[in-house]
Amino acid sequence: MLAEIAHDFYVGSNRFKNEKILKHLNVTSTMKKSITIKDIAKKLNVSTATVSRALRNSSEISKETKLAVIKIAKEMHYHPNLLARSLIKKSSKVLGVVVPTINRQFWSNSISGIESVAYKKGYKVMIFQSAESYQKEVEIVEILANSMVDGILIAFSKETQNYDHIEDLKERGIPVLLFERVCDSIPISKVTTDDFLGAKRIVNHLIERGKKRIAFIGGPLSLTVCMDRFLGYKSSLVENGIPFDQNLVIELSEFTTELSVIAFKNLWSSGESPDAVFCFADILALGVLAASKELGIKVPEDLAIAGFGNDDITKYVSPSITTMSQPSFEIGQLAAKLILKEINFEEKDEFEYKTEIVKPDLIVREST
Amino acid sequence: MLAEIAHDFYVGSNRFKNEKILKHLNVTSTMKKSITIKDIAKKLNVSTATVSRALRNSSEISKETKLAVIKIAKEMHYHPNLLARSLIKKSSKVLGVVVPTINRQFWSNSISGIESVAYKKGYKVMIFQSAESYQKEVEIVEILANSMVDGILIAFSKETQNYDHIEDLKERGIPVLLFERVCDSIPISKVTTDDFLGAKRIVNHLIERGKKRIAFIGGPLSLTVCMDRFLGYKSSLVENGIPFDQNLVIELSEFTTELSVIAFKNLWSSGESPDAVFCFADILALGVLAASKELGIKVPEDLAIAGFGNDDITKYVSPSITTMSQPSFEIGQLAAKLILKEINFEEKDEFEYKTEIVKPDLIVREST
DNA sequence: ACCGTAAACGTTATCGATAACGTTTACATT
DNA sequence: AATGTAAACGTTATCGATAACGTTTACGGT
Repeated sequence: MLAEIAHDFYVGSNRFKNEKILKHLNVTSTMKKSITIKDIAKKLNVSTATVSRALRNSSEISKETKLAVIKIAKEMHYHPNLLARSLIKKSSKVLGVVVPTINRQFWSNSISGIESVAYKKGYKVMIFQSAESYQKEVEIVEILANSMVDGILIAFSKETQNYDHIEDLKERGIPVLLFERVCDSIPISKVTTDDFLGAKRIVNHLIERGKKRIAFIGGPLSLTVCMDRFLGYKSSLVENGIPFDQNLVIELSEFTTELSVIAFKNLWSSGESPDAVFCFADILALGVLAASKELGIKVPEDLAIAGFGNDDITKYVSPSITTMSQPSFEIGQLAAKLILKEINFEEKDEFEYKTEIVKPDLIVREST
Repeated sequence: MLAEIAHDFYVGSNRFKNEKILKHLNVTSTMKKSITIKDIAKKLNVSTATVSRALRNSSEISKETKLAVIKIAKEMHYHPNLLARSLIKKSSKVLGVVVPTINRQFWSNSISGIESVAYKKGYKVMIFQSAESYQKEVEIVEILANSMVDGILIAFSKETQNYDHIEDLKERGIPVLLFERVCDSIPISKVTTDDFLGAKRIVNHLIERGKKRIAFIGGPLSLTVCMDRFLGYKSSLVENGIPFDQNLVIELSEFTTELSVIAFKNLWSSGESPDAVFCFADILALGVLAASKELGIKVPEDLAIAGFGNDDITKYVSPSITTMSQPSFEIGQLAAKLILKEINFEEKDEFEYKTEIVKPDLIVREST
């Protein structure tokens, strides 16, 4: 009798306490309480460890209790809390990805490549966009690191010239990999395209077509990838005995078709008349093509246009655009495989950073 | 003296224990131990609560200790563990987004819209791709829910016809919002385009151009958005006294340009000769355009082509493609605002679900 | 019958951070 | 001087799950 009263009192008191807590946490009492292994344990009169073992398919448990636990877990609509698990396991089974934007084929494709490998190995992928902002990139990296992701894959924003945030990650023991937009100064896993050779190859092609005044439209040369393609362009000119002309080089502040249109128009009206343009990316080539149409320039007779990346669009515009194809999906796969290898490596100290360089292919179309 | 020995012993014993633990956790001792508030507390001889208060800018702490804590925190390179914080706060300040793919402008743009709003309110955004697979969509939703995200925004995969996973989320008290690819049967927040009206409008436009045999190329009609555009198409025909012909309706299994090319070629060679095609999406219109070129069909004279979505590419192909523009970025913003309102709503029971319907705009170009 | 052993569980500490609550101290009030 | 009060802290419980370790029980070997 007394025990019953005591029990009632306890229950009542406990409910009151819970409501106070809930109120303070800004959670209404209408919110559904989530089921934990404690609830299951209580219902079955076993310990939480037993429940945990049953649900993890441990060997230290009898078949009957395991089945009983699983049955009750289903009945109670139990869902494991991944945060709690990650906290104690010190591993979230998540890869973080930071790209300038997902709004371009190269990036979305490479992300799909990363995902395809990650999923197979039981990892999830968190995607973040830096929007080409250095500050945002740093913020994102901090968030990812503080969220205990197991590894981070980064393609730098166009503004990024300081790599302290990457060094910090290494300092904290978090595996990092750079892809496509990389830097030279840090010993670290990398996956890139052979931009120098790719650029050289396609500019060679322009020269073979008889072009002699070849312009280059690119982005900030502080980006290694931009610089490499620029150097490839320059190298091709030199090797073919064509004088390099700084006036034919345009450094855009943004990678947009609109800006490319404006830049090319300026170049054309300035009296410098190129007979070909090699663009850092297809979306820029698209701008040159659009501008050419407006200006009544015949492509490829009066102006040959070459891009880089082999975006779908280059195939469908008219004239279709000559470009270097990059296996973006495979680049993503490679990157994921490489960082997973680092993550699951035993002696971190002895891990040897590898740089994978993927070869691009020349795709000749109507614009050259 | 004794105390010192005891201390040494304790330290030694402790290190040994730690190494055993580390070994078992499959973490080498070379791994950097991360700094926690405990470490800071120990160094300053204060409690962890004090450290926490100092770092959270609490009022219940003196200025001096606060500054001292912050100083040491910086010196020790402290980084807060977001998982631990989320676990006790029961809120991760993360929004989960599930889309069929990020590889199309509409989706990547709407995600950018979601992000722009979320960031301003202190929320992060986790992006997942279902790859048009129902099973993967369900898995992703489960992962997101189990990761304690504060809300989930979903655009259904093309396969999704069962909505139990959404009902489950509601059951668990997790705010969900559907956008673009929605369903009718669940009371829930939604953001969509006025697809019926949009389709009607652009088909009206084709009819105004004198077209009478207008084909429709779309996706699975189980998708509400597909069905709505189909109904708009049909409605326009009926209102304009044009007989509906089932032979002119193609239901694609995938949203790809390649498939659209094949489908249109089949349609054309089958003897059914449409004088116009209204495509569910721009990438499909692109396929029809490519096929037309191959087949030597004059656009728009012999065949008018209309798309939906106003992807960048529609502006740059030749002839440029008439389409309905969808404010994808704004749709994302709306969706984020709506779900954040639900997340921060006091009495969940009384929250009224809203359905925002965004109007698309007709953009007439050369293809019609 | 005795002991060793291993299966099958319970107990406790832990992950990192924070909320709830208790305690101390200084200072003001009457 | 006695009491009130609030600032500033420490202690403890908690979030949910799991690892480490201790304990019980049954069973086999000798």
